[in-house]
This record gives sequence, structure tokens and C-alpha cells, in this order.
Amino acid sequence: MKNEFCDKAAKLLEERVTREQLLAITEVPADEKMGDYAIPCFALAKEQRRNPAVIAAEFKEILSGKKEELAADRIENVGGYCNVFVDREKFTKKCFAKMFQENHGFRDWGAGGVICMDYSSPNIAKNFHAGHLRTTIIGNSLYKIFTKLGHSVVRINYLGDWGTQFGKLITAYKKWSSPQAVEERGIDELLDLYVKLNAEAEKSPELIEEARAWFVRMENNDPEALAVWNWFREISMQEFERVYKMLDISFDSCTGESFYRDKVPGLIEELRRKNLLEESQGALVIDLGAYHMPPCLITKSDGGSIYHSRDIAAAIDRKKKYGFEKCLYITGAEQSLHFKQVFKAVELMGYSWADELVHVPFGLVSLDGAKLSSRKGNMVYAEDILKEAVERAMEQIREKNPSLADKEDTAEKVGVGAVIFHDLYHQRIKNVDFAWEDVLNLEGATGPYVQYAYARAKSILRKSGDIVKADDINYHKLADDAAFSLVKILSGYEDAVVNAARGYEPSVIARYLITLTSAFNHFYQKCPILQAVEEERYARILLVTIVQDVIADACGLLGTKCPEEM
RNA sequence: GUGUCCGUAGCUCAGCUGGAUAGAGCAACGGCCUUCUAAGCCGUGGGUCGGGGGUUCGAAUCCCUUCGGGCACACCA
Repeated sequence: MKNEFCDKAAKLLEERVTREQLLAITEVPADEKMGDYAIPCFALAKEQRRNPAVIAAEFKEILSGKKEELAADRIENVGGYCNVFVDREKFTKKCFAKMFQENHGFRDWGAGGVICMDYSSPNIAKNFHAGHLRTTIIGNSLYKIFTKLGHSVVRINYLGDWGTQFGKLITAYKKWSSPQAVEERGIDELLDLYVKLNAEAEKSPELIEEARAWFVRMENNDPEALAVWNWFREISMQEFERVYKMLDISFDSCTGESFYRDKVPGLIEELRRKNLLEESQGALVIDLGAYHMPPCLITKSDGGSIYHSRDIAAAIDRKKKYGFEKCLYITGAEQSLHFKQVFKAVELMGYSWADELVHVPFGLVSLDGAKLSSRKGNMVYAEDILKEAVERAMEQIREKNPSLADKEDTAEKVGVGAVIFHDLYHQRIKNVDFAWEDVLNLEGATGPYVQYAYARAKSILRKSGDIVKADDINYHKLADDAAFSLVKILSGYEDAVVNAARGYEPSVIARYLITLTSAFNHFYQKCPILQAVEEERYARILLVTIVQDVIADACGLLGTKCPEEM
């Protein structure tokens, strides 16, 4: 909407300012008293060596004479600012027309371009914890956001299913466990084994040697090693599936690290051919000293592959397979250096698309100020968080709306929604110290706050029973402040989604939702809808219809669901 | 030590492609359920935007520096 305004205004101001200049300086004031668009004239003043207040006054003079063409109601000038108040009826009409178009009238920003997204990616034989929850939720939201903007997204769950830790696991299993114990206790047994091995290894380092040997056997397709590994992998997947089901999240590809193990020899060959490989302390590395980075390890001194090499192989394979225009890696910020090395390696290999690889980092999840670690008993599991939240939601329902029909379904939506929203409400880079009282909070700027507004809107529409079309209403009835500020927020929906995509930042949408629902709460508190008469009633019902639709759509972008009643 | 990220109200955070008196939520205090679900709404108090320089008509926002904290720094991922 701002673009159109600038186009027109630039034309009306003729030679005095270019369209580009106007676009750059025009802003939407935070305070509505300053108008709907403001043109600060300071930069122009400097360029033209004139008083900004004089320029602003001149703009006001000219534009005041062309209000009709500009769809403006009135124009003021305060100091060096020229403030434009739009014609609310025209603005609202245009905004609603857009909202009723396919995909809310969004431009086809992505034009079908492929984006690969690598997220969730839990390590098998370990529980799915609060940290995995972050990458999963953020990744899923970015998938929805880019899809809405017209991209074709490939969701990749790059399972951590290869590496020395499985050698450790097999070693521990052979020493201290049995098929029965694993069958009975599943992932808990595997985790205990892993913890025990690490603890024992501090006293007896030869255990690590044994573990490395098992991993080398895995890499050499030793049937015994692979059989155990495969079994552990299946047990883990069952565990992860439960969490994905609760979150209603799925993937297009679950090729984990193991998938790339046989691609590493080819990679080594290619690196050698391109003269990038060096031997160092028995290992093969790419020297990145020229770029102020530690060397990028390609094989360990025992010949085993390592995650750097598998990541490089995976990037090349994905480019070949999907022809992505961007490949996002949604992982913890602590892996920043790793991805810098991997991306640099791909660049040095001469692949021009190296700059299409993007690390999307998020902050560390800690518990009581300490890093999550099952070894130290400092752990909180995703499944427990979700279950606990659903339970809390159920308590609320029983207390506040005992007659609600489908309590289980609603509690599920509200509880899971609260967890997801809580995760996405803050910028992803911020560290979070996990606190039950924050995650389970159902009041204030939370998921349930948004869902409640949606349920209220739905309830009003159900009771009204009227179906109102955009052509049927008198737009003058929505020109009051409470209604119009809602309209302005609705008109900013596309901007919010685009900004979220640009910064790979779902929190922009979460914030937008709070702004929208809070304005809606204010609106229906102030303006009766069902009791309003005729034109006013229809106009308000149409507004509620659109608000409700945008809430549901934006919630969909976060990955939360809206119950019809709560 | 090197690199990197973070530092805004008592707490958790928005605002950061520079703009008009720095915004929310929680917590505290005070109001609103004979009117569309009180998981809500309205109001009050609360800030040297870590410190110090600089650039600018204008800095929470950009640059430099300094302090505090997180994380990473080859054979785990």
C-alpha cells in the first residue's frame, strides 16, 4: 500500500522528488496522530540546501490540492514533516478487496524457486529434547512462510544417524546390555548406555578406541555393526514420530547423515583433484588458515568420515537433486563456525552456488542457567513439555468452559499452540533459559491469547449467521479509530510475512499476531457487533470475518491451530 | 587468547535498512462480567536504551572503544 502511495505522491510532486527518494523516506508513523504516511523532508533539505519545514509546507500545499487523486483525507505539515491522512473509506475498501483475493493478494515473491530446509535433525539413540524442539518449530514455520510466498520448499530431516557416537553405543551395548533390555526400555536404555560409556571412558580411554573401531566397521559395511545400528535407528524414529505427530509436522526427506557415507570417498577424490586436501596429524583436512579459520576436517586419522565431510557431500547432492536457489540450515548458533567452514569448502571447490547456503542459527536452550545435558541430568524432553502443556490447557478448560464439547481436541490445540508460540515469540538468536512457568503460561502475549481472540471472532460470526460480501457494505461505517486501526494492521499482513522471510524470523509473525489480536480485542470491546444496526452491523461483521481469516492464516504460518471454541 | 552473538522498565522481551514524547507482556496497584466466552478490556506507577567517544539537522538504531555475559575454537554432531 505504501508503494502505491509513493508512486502517486511522486507523480503529483512532479520534479521536486523522485519516486525512489520518496519510497526511501516515507514512513508509517507509530503514532496515528501523525497521520497514516509521513514524509520527513530533512534529507531532501540537505540535498537542496533549503529549510526542511519550507519543503514540507510546499508538499502540503501541492498535495492538498490533489487529495482526490492521492486518496487522502487531509494533509498537515509539522516542522520538517509532511503528514498525510488517508481517505479511510477508500483505503479500507482497497485493503478488503486484496484480502479476498487468492492467497490474500500476496505477490508471487518466490516464483516457484526451490528452497531446501535442513531442520529438526535429531540424533538417533538420544531423546528429542527442548533444543530439538526449537529447530523443529522454527524450521516448520519457515517452511510455511516460504511456501506462502510462492517458494517450493523441500523439508529435509537430516538425522544425526552416523558417526563415532554409534560406535560408542555398540561398544556399550555389547558390554553391558542385551536385546531384551533394549526391547523393553527402548531409547532410555540406549541413552543410559551412551552416558555410561562416556563416564567409563574417562577412566579407561581404550573404550574410545574400541568405539572408533566399531564405527570404522560400520563405514566398511560390516553386517553385524550395521544390524545393531539399524535396529537402534528404528527405535529412535518411533520416538521422534510421536513428537512430530503431536506437532503435526512432516518431512519430504529423512535422508540422514548415513545416506552420505558412501559419497565421502568421491568427495575426497574430488578434493584431491582440486588440490584442496592436506594431510595433518594423520587426518585429511582443508587448510582454511587464509580465511582465519581452523582447518576443515575431512577424514579422521583412523580414516573415518566426519560431519564436515558428510555435510559437504550432502550440500553437493542436494544441489544436484533439487536445484535449490537456497539451502537453509536451521541449527544452534554454536555450530556457526562449522557451517562457515563447510560453506567455505564448497566455495573453494569452485561451486558458484556456495553463497546460496545459509546458516539460520538459534540461541542455546539452557535449564537453570546450565547447558542441557542428559549426562548431567540437566534435561527436559520435548514430549514432556507438550504433554504438560496440553494437561495445563485441559485444567483451564475444565475451570473456564466446562460445557465445551470437544475438550481433548481443544486442549491439544491450545497446549501445543502455547509451546510453539512461546518458542516463536522471541527472536531465534536469543538464548532461552527453559522455565516451565513461561512455556505453560496461558495469559498475556501467548498462543492462547491469539486463539482466544479467534474463538471470540468465530463465536460472533456463528451467532450472527450473516454472510456479508465486500461489495455490500458501507465503508464509512469502518472509519472510526477502533475499526480503522484494525484495518491498517490487516493491510500490513503481507509486509509482516515478507519481513519474516527476509530475516528467517518467524517471531515477526508472532508479534504481528499479538498486535492484530490485541487491536481486535480492543475493537470488539468498544464496538458492539451483533447489537449494531443495519449497515454498521454488516460492516463490522465483514471486518471480523477478515480478522478471523488472517488470524487463522498467520497461526498456520507458525504451525499452531485455532480451535473454533475454547 | 582469537572469533562470534547478546546487553533496552523489577522480570521476559519489541523497536536496530537513523527520524517527531523509547513500546508490549509478566509482576505491583486501581477499575470493568443484568450487553457478542473475564484465557478478555480499561487505567496508574516504573527507563542515564551496559559505559565512554565519534558521525549527523537528528542515534536505542551507524562507526570506534570499553565493560559484563553466552557460545565456538580439528579427529562428537
